[in-house]
Amino acid sequence: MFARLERDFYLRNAVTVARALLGQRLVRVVEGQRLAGLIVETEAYLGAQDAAAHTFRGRRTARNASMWGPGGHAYVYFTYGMHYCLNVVAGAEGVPVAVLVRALEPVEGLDAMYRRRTFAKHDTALCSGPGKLCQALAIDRKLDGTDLVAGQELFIERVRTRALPARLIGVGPRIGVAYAGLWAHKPLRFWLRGHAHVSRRD
DNA sequence: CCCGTGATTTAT
DNA sequence: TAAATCACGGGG
Repeated sequence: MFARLERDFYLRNAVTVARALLGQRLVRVVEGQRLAGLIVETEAYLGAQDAAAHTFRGRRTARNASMWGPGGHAYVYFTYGMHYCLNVVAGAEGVPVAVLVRALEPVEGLDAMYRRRTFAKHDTALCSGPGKLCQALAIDRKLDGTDLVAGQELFIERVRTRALPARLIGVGPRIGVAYAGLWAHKPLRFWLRGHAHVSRRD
């Protein structure tokens, strides 16, 4: 029904990939069930130059190794002692850039999502944040490095081919990176304007 | 506003 | 070896 995004989609700069991911469908297969959501909010992280990126100044560690690989793989990290966050690696091998997936509109497997998201009372609380969507879709460090083009547990399906009209995309500073000086203010967060499932209202 | 929570990073 | 940090989420 829906074809996956192919390798070439990911082998581009992080801003282009961050914008093009909006409206596409993230799919997680767990215990034989499909859990899926449309991507409605992303952030681009631009590698060695970017003070907010885990690869700032060329840092290369066990944690961020996936960011150094070729585009089209997952980079999943653990933070604040309890949350996971999912990134889509972009660019060529050796170019450590990625796109943080910040929010989804859940569309398949909401029953299973509610079971994992104990506190959620409404659909808008299931996947409206990077930690929330990882909890809802059972994404943790075991999925770090997953090939989104070839793997069977986590992938992205093409919903739209044409670029969205620019007026439908909100653009602004990234969330939670106030420590990053100049880079805290760069317009590297992208979302579907007015969408109920973004992590913060416009 | 505040706090939980622990891996990772940075300072000593 | 020790201390600080953190691309967050939930409660008040």
